[in-house]
Order: sequence, then C-alpha cells, then structure tokens
Amino acid sequence: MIKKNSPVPIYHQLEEYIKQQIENGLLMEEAVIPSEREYAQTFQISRMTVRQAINNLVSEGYLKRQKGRGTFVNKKKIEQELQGMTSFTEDMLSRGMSPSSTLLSFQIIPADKKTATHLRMEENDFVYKIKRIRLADDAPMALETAYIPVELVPGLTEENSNLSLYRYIEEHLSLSISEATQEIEASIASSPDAEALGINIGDPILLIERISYLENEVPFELVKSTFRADRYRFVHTMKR
Amino acid sequence: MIKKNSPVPIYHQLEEYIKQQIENGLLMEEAVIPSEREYAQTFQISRMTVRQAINNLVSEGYLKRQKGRGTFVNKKKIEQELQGMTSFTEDMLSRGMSPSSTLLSFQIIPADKKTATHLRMEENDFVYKIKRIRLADDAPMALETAYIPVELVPGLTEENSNLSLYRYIEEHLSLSISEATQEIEASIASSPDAEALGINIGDPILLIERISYLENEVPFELVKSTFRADRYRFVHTMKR
DNA sequence: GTGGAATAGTTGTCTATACCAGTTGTATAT
DNA sequence: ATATACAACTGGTATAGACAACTATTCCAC
Repeated sequence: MIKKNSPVPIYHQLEEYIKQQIENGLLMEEAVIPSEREYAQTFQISRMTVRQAINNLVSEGYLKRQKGRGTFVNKKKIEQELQGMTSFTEDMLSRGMSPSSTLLSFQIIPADKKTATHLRMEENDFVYKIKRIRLADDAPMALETAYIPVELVPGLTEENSNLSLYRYIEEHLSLSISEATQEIEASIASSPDAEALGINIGDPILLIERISYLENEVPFELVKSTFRADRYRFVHTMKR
Repeated sequence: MIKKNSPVPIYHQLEEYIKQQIENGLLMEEAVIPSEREYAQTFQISRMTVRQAINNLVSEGYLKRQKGRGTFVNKKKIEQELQGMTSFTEDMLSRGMSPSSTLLSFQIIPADKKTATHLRMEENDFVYKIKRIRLADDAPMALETAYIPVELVPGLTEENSNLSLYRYIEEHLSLSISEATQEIEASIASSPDAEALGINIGDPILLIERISYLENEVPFELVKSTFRADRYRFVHTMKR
C-alpha cells in the first residue's frame, strides 16, 4: 500500500490512504482512527512521518486530534466547505432542499472583451456559454450563465455539463478549484428575468458573479447568477 | 529569549518571537528570515522544533517557504484579512474611498427575543444599540445598526464607539474576533430607508446581517446594514 | 460505594542525525 | 564571453528514540 522508494513522499501516500479509507466508509465519522504508533508499526515507517500525514489532514479538516484519547474522523467535508465556495447543488443540499436544473442553451462562442478579461484569455477565443435555470424543490430559484474557456475543458458536451462540473474537472482533468472571488449586488428584475423566474418586474433580485480559479491561479469559469430575492439569501462564514 | 524549562512549548515561544519580530519591523515584508539551521544554532534547539514553529506560522499565513531559497515574510496580515471579514472602514479604504460615519443614536436597551438568540444571551439582558449612517467620500452609502451585549464591553460610550470598534476590543479587552457569519439579501427601499440614503422608494438595496464571534465562540455583535445597491457591491474571496 | 493509586494506552514535545532536492553564486574550462 | 561544474547554501523528507501530558480503566483500600 505504501511504497518506500516512490518519488511521492511517504507522508503524502499515507494522507491519500487515510482519505480513501474515510471516503470508502472504512473509517466512520466520529470514530477513532488507528493510533500513530499503530500506523508506524503496520507500514514500517517512523511515527514522525505518520504525524506529518495526520497533521496535514487535521489542518485540512479531515481529522481532529485529542490528547490522550486519539485521532478522530471529522464530520463531512461538505458541511465545512459551505463556509465559502459552494456550487448551487451543494448550497441547496445544505439547506435541506432538493436541487435540479434545466439546461436552456449550450453554445460555443467567441468571448467578448469583458469575459475574456475576466477569464484571462484573448478576445474572440472560444468559450462555452451555458445557460440554466436552477430549481430548488422544483421551484425556480435562479438563472445562471456560465462561461468556461474551451481550451481548458475540451471535451465538454451538453450531457456531461449536466453533472456537477466541479466533479467532472477533478476526476477527468485531475485539477481542483482552489479559490474563487464573488461579487454580490442587489438589483431589480427586468422583463426577461421576471418571466423566467416567475416573479414581477421590479421585484428585487440578487446578482452574483463568481470567478473560480484552479490551483495554478488560472481562471476557470465565470458564472453570473440571478437569484429570486424572496427565496434566496446568500450565507457565508468567515474564519480568522 | 527562549526558556527551555518553561511549561509553554519551545516551538510556541519561537512562533511568538518571530511574530514579534515581524510586528516590530525587524523582519521586513518579503524579506528572508534566518534559516532553520540558524535558528536552531542560535537558540540551541533542534531544527525539527524550529520547523514546527515555522510550519505553524506558514499555515497561519505569516510566512511562506521556498525550497532552496529560504523562508519569507508575507505581505501584511490586513491585506489578507479583507478576503473576508471586513469592517466598513477597512472595506472602503481598500476600495480607495474615504470612509466616515455619523452617529444617529446610541442607546442601551433590553434585547428582544430575536437579538438575544443571535447573541446567545437572555431576553431583556441589555445591549448597546448603535445606529449610524456610513459615508464614503461624504456620500451616504449605508445605514447600519449594531447590537452589542453590554456585559461584554462595559465601558462603551458614544465617544469611543466612534473609533473602530474592533480595534477598541483588541486593545482594551485583549480579545480578538475570530469568525463571523454573514447573510446577504436583496430588497427594495422602504420610505425611511430611502430618505436616509437619499434614494427613491422601490430602489434596490442590499441587506447584510453579520454576527461576529470572539475567539471563544462567544457572539460579540450583530450588525444589520442597508446598502445602496447602486453604489455598493459586496466582494469577497474564498480560498481552498 | 467512594476515592485514589497503578497502569496502559493515547497524543504532544523535543532531540540528533541523515540524506534528498532545489537555488545561487563562484570558480573553472572552453 | 559563455558554458559547465562545483560548492555552499536553502528547505523537504525520514528515521529512531526519549520523555511529558493527558485519558480511561482497573483494582485496591477505606
């Protein structure tokens, strides 16, 4: 399971191993994991190396330590992630609602100047433009338009764009999103917005514009969302 | 400088020492700090102990490491903090505007049920209720009402409430704010809001409700703000 | 029963050492 | 002048062992 002569450090291998065990349900939530000495023994590695792996998982929020007792699996990662970047799907799930979406259009178009700037690409380079209605418990909640550079995700189709895009990226491109900026603005529904969302012209709406970045600080997607203000409030938690 | 037989761990002493050096300007921004081996030598401690201290400061954002080059002091902590919790003052400064405020009222009242719940106190316990108009470049930007438990900050007066409240707390009570939750909502201006902000009834406004928590997870203040949507967008950055 | 000591298990701190892997500047060879 | 090689630094990974601090359990004396 752990390769000693691998270029990838032992502590990192152990991290991945423990994460795997958690995801596969072999280490249950709130349960103790094997002790540091036990890991050291079974994998024939030093206890300090085990500590390095566990320390990283602790600071990533997977585990928590308790002196004299042991090290425990934390509650679901999802619950923590919503202290910030959340996809619509996760957001709604965390509120106890059932999310769904309807694809309105799926296009590949040249980027206009503003979009190109945000996504740090050349004007007229191609982007996917994906429009959706987002529903929660089958009631319209938001209109969403996403722009994604074609170059970054060549294989995107109408079908797989329907799954969680983030998951698609992490699994197929082995990249993950590390940062996002959001701008939130209040406005008033125009005629097409009102019609799509089933509200009246002049009703308040919440505009959210998010840019997500990959690990290498490359901007990955620009999402403009229009939320019904009567049904949606934006919630977030900040630490430190 | 470092006491070996102290109950406080050596790595923690070293952390405090390095933080001090940074705050006193003895270690400049972007400059290299002494190497791990150097610290170990001068304080006669193990290099691994030095690493433990530096690791903590790295994960707290004070330092960054670069293999082969050295360890460097990060840019100001303030600049990082505004990727999240921001007071109005810091927020406006970061946008290049000049913030000011006018005190509308300063009361001590018994908390109603909802406020008491948010601040985790008993109904009818006393709270400060502080109403202000917030200005940016002398133009009205927001209406703000803050509720703070009297018990937590006994000495608050009209005068010192005018300074940055956060600074007051950190300096006089040596407590600091570690976490905050915000809820952001779009709405439309009612008559008194419109009048105070100099806009029309029915114009869009952004409602922000923030609860700040001290290190010990005690809720410290509840702030309800009403922003002019034509002048203010809420911006924030999320990492990981 | 209650309190307290002994014990065995946990994580926490710390040392001393070794070698690996990047970076940089300098000396040398061409 | 321009490469190339080397040396001397940096942080990164890993080992083995020691003792401290804390928790839970067991057992014994009262």
